[in-house]
Parts: sequence; structure tokens; C-alpha cells
Amino acid sequence: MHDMGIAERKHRQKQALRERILEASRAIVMREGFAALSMRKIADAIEYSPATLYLHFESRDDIARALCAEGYDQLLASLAPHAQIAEPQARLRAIAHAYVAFGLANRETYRLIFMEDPSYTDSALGGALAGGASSEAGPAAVASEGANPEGGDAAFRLLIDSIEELKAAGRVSASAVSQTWVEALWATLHGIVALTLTCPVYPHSPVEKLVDAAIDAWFGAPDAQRSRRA
Amino acid sequence: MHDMGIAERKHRQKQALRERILEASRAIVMREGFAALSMRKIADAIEYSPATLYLHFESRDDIARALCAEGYDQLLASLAPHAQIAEPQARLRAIAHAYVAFGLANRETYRLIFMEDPSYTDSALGGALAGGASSEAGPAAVASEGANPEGGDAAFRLLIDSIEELKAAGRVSASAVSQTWVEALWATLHGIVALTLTCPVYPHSPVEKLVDAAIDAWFGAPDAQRSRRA
DNA sequence: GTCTATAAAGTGATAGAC
DNA sequence: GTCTATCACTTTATAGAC
Repeated sequence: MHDMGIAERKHRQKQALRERILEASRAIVMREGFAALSMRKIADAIEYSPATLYLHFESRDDIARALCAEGYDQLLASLAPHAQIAEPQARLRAIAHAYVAFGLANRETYRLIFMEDPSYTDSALGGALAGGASSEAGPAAVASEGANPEGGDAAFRLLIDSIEELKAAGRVSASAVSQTWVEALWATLHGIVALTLTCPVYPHSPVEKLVDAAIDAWFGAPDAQRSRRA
Repeated sequence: MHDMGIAERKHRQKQALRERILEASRAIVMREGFAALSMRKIADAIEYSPATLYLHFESRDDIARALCAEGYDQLLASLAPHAQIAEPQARLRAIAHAYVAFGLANRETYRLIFMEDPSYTDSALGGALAGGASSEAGPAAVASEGANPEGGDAAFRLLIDSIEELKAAGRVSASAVSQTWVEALWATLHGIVALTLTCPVYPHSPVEKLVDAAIDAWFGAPDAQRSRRA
């Protein structure tokens, strides 16, 4: 019955190599961009032959998808702390800033997930958003931690619930569709990141100002609650 | 002195071939995406040898840049008609819708200009935006026509002036920085287009609703002036 | 100006030995 | 599991004949 222990060790070793492959891949993508990621380069980096990679991943695309899932988990993890802010508008503002900050601090990762191939975006989100088209239901189930089962959906819920709270407080028109607002807000944040990454002359304004201006425009300027820069 | 006429004809022929190259390139990009654009494919399409291409363009990148400039002119041309709308908010709304519509109708072109390589974006805008950092000056010099000298700048001015008009009319807070608002608005529109192109599950809301919601949030809902859908 | 031919360097992926 | 060796291609770009 030692076989099971041996099998287990082998499994661990296999997982370890898989991790090394992803680690090396991430390094290459961050350093040279996704287009420069090739099986040979990865193999060189981990000092294995190219053929070995195919024992752990089906293809280059498979590796890219794994990188996306990893990166998306990191993104969620960097947003999670702000989910506990009590005041809904401050919460939205903090999440918005964190989202943009992540995108700018992890350019190539962000690019890979959201600006490369639709199928990459898909595998990052894990098809979460495609699930229930329920736009207006359920209390805040804040459970965006670690791994990524329905993670995208959870993040989306969090935003929608924040807007619902603002609606209940009369700070957002009752006739507004929360789903639409969230999508528009996401578009704004993505636009700020994406344009900063691809358009050399954008923006003249600091990104923090852009985010604040957007939040203010959508949800009203805060009533002398937090420190704001002129 | 016939030489000049001959030289002229030769020049015209050279220009014609240059156009055919770009035409074929555009077709390939629209059909198979930019990644699939290769010198051999272009040569096959126009029934010339690959070597000939290098008499008209320095490199593949050079062709890409030319395509960008072309595409950007088309974008400006599709926005231009709406510049004549008198009411500033309706003008902004119309331009916003036209911008998004262009991006969705010319996916690969839009991708090439704004989502591929910073240097492509650069050559499309012709360094226009980099020019004067003047944020608040000058009346509406509506001259975004045909070719593209300072075209990007002109489009930017048009938006800024519209916002200035709204400010003067008291519909936008006087303390707002027009430059920042324009950049945020652009980010929103770009985000809507970019996410629709790369994120398969985005959006659940129709893009027209997203654009309208954004314009309403930024500049207030119109006072029973135009037809709006519920 | 246009061609043929080819250089020089990559690519992803696989068969089969060990 | 891991390797060597290689297939079958792709790419951009250029030299030199015509």
C-alpha cells in the first residue's frame, strides 16, 4: 500500500513542474509581452526540453489560458479587501481605483486577459458571467477569495449590490438599471486602463483624477466625507 | 521635355500599386485579423512577388501604420457630420453613438488602431494630441475633414468645446476640468467598444443603452427634447 | 520595377529512443 | 517522464538576374 504514497509524491512533483512552467511563462510575458511567449523560450527558461511541456499542457494556448485564470484570481484578490467598506459609494470608488491600479501595475497580464483573444477572457472569467442573467437579485454574497469558482459573477454582484444600495438611499435614480450602470462603469475603468496601455499620449490627466471624476459623475460627489484632492 | 509627363505617369502608376497593396492588406485584416497579415499573403492577393512590396513599403509595420492612418481618417469622417448639431449635449450624444458604431462596424480596423501596438495608435493620430497641452482655449474650429493634419486634435477640441458650452449653460459644474471629462468620456466609449470586441459575454445591455446611460450620467438626462427609448 | 531564389531565423507540435 | 531529433511550416527581408 505504499503505492498510494508514491503516486501522491509523483503527483506533487508533476504539479510542481507545472507551476514552474507557469512561473517561467508569466515572467516571459511580463518581460517581453505575450507575442514573445514561445514553447522553446519556456523550455529554455526551466531547463527542460520543449517536448516536456506537452506533458503538462496541451498547447501554447492552454498555457495562455492558465495564465489568464491565474491573473484573474490576482485581480479579484486585489479588489477583495475593498469589498468590506461599509459606505457603498466609497466602496465603489475604492474598487474602481484598485481595478485601474491593478491594470497599470500588471500591464501584460491585464493585456492578456482583456485585450488579446476573446477565448482568453472567457477562460479567465470561467464562464461565470454567462450564467444567470439575473440582474436584480440577492444580497451581497462577498466571497471573492482565492480560487475562482464563479469569481467573475461574485465581483459583478458586489458592484450591482453597491448600486442597489445607492438606489435605496436615493443617490441613484430609481429608474436606472443596475446591470447597465455596472457595465458602463466597467467600460470606463477598462477604457482608462486600455487607453493608457496602448495610446502613448493618453491621458494628460492623472488616472486617479479620471476615476474620481467618473465616480463623481455617476454617483455624485461625496458630501464632505473623505479627503479629496482639488 | 516629354520626360516630365513620363515621370508623372510612372509616379501615378506607382501610387496606384501602392493603393492596391493597401487595399489587399485591408481586406486581409478585415477578413482574418491583423495577426494573419503577412507580406506573402498580400503579394499573392495582388499577384506580385513579395519583393515588390518592399519597393513601396519599408516593412510590414510600415503597411500597418498606413492602414491605421487610413482607418483613422474613416473614423473622423464618420464623426464629422454630427459636429454640426447645434445643441451641445445632443452633439456629444450623437458623436458618442457614432464612435461606438464605427468601432463595432469596423472591428479589425478599430483593433488595429487602438488595441494593438502603441506605435500604431501614434501614427494614426499623427502625433496630433501630443501638440499643444492647451486644455481650455479657442472657439470651435470644426475642420475635421478628409485628410488628417492635426485631425486628432480637432476632434478633441470639438468635444472640449461642447463641454465648455454645457458649462456655460450651467449643465456641467463650473469647477470641472473639461480635459479630464473628455478623457473620461473617451475612455468610456473605448471601453464599450473594446470589451464588446474582446469579452464574449459583454455586455448584456445593448450598447446604445450603455452610451445613453453614460451621457445621461455625465451631462444629465435631456429635458424632454429628443425621442428616448425606455 | 519586377522577378526568382533563398537566406536566416523562427514557430508549434510529435515520434520514438531511453 | 524526459530526451533527441525532426517534421512541416511560417515568417521578414534581401541579393542578384533580367
